[in-house]
Amino acid sequence: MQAAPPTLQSIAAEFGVSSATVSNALSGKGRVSEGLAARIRARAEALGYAPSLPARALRTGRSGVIGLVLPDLANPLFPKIAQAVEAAAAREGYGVLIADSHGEVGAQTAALQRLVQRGADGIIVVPRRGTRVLELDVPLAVIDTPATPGNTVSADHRAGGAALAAHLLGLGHRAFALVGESRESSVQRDRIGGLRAGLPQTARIETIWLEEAPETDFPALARDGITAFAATSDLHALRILTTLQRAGLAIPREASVAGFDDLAFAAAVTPSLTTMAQDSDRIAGAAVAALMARIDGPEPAAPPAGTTGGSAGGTAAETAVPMTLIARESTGPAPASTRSEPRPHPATRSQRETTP
Amino acid sequence: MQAAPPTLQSIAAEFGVSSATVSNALSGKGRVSEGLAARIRARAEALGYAPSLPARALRTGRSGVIGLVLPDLANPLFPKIAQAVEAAAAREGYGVLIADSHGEVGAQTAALQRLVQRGADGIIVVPRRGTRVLELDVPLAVIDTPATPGNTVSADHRAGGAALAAHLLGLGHRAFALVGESRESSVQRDRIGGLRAGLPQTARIETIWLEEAPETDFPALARDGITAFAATSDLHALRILTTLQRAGLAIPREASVAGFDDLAFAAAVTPSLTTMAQDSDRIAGAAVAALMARIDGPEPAAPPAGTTGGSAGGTAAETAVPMTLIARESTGPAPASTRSEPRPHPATRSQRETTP
DNA sequence: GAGGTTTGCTTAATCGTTTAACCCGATGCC
DNA sequence: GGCATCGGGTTAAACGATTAAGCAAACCTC
Repeated sequence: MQAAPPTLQSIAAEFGVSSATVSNALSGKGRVSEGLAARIRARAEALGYAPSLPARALRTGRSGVIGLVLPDLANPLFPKIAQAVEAAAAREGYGVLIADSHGEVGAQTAALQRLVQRGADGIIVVPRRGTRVLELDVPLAVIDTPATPGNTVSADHRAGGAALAAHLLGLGHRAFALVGESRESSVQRDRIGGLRAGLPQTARIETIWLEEAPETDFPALARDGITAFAATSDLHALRILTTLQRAGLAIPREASVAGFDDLAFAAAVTPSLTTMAQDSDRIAGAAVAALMARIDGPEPAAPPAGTTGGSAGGTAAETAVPMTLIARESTGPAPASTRSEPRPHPATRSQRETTP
Repeated sequence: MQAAPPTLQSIAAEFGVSSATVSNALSGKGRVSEGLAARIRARAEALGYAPSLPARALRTGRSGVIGLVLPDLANPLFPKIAQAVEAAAAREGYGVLIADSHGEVGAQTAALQRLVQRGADGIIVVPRRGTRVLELDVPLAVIDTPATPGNTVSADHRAGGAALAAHLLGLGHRAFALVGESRESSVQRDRIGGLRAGLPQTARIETIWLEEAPETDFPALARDGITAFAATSDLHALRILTTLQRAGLAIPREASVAGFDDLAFAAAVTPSLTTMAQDSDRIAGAAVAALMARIDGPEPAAPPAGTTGGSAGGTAAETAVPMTLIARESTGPAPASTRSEPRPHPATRSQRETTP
């Protein structure tokens, strides 16, 4: 039903000029008299002219689209990242093509290739934990942890962990349970490592990997003297919070609970969850910016040798974005009893601090 | 670094034939001798030939991409939908371009136009509550509620509500709080409507819209005799659950709580959350299928008049996908006390049943 | 063996944009 | 006044795939 959309040719015909002139007028590149250029721009505007992206892509080899590969779209952290990436990309005039790797390495590779074939100008990857992203002939930005080789930008999980530790310490806590899911995840390792690094030698620390100890009895830990629970994800923090609550413990009076990422529900629970949030906007912005830089400048001061392995590509862009503590109701002063009279296990510290 | 990717021309040159022949051989369309065709296919395979999507798009007008517009990427339901859409689209060889409308109508329209400009062959829209999606010259599939005009496919929220009501009724509950966020959302209206329709005239029903009564005191309601809380979203169910729990009520012994959508945390809380799940895969599959049908068959038995307004386009595709009850620990038998001796407010039924 | 049909491929146009190369008239310079 | 320069355009060649139309040889048919 719609009339054919305006093209360079159709506009050119109206003015009796060639399509090249119209192209130049709109892009401001060639030499066109100012008067004519102005009239052409006005007319194009009025017509609602929009260049055909496929045609442009064909000619220039740039599709104006970047890919976003995520380990698992169902991961509740994803929406924030996706939203931030989409916004940042849109600001640069780019579209965002999504791909889900379903947490499988094979699918991750396949997804990358599909995106490349679709002509993505660059790809942002949040790798599945422990995965190394293969090298491609497309600019890549990796969001993982500062420690990962090839990482482009990410939250400073380690510093975030340390900051959360400081928060709990400041509230008087001296016995901690640090709860993660999987040791394989470098993000989780960093968070736990940061927490541990932020706690003094004298603190009691139990580290629990849920993957290995899924049946952990949190109320028992609390009864055993643990007063602060820090989980690497709000999801686990929520589990701990509700489990303790159901066992009759008052949060935060009898125990404090904190998580990471400020997931959607963190503010909705009662008591609301204290959490370390990543600045998704800044991270996404940096990832997109890094991509843009690599797309525009082909070789970023080409690494002399071994393009494959290196942690090269060190753009001046920031690499570790600080995290922000969002102190809510689930953390509070350590119970007085524990403060004054430490329990039987004064130094069960399972592992010593591991700062490099 | 990478050698130029293979094109039809480069393959044609290898065989000393024209690019048209190669195209025909690969697509199986024109007339090519079987022997040559087989050799060409083999060679293309070996070379990892992939057609240039932009070029194809330019020629055919089909980009092989569909757009997905969501009201708010930060909405926790989004991941499931996005994941399902992505999978369904990938199965059909389509890519998915995302766009966030930030809940604003203006942004929603702008996002749609950006997608159209990008050459999306079709667009799936989950409209912001209460929004009517404007007509475009691009196939559209709308996921909202069966009641919305123009809706393509969605969960049967009303029947889901009724089924949840039946579940609670079966557990012996007779006094309910139905909790929604906003009356403007047709999804929420349907869910609440379904719940109400599934409850008998004799039941006590309190309907609460959180937007209007954000400070609702749920423990007070429970003390007042309400034994079952059904919220239109797991997010609110979680809020209710934790609030009651903190107030010292044992869930589900003293009160049952249920939600909708089976969000990521529903299984993680203690007690785990009973919820009505939508079958995102089926919904997304149907939406994608509807899009494909409209893309391939230009006019679906063209509606004689008023292409704009109608609830036309009635493809044979299913429109209301049944929801599934996921009974977990947060719902249980109504407390005996309430069962035998109803509380002081036996008939505070705020509104009567409203089945059409 | 002449006419018609297949078969198997080629030619060439087309999608809409970008961009290098060229062209012509008007100036500017010494 | 001869020659380079510049401003304001035009031409034409891409980009890579698709597809209608064309064309020569081979095959069939009676």
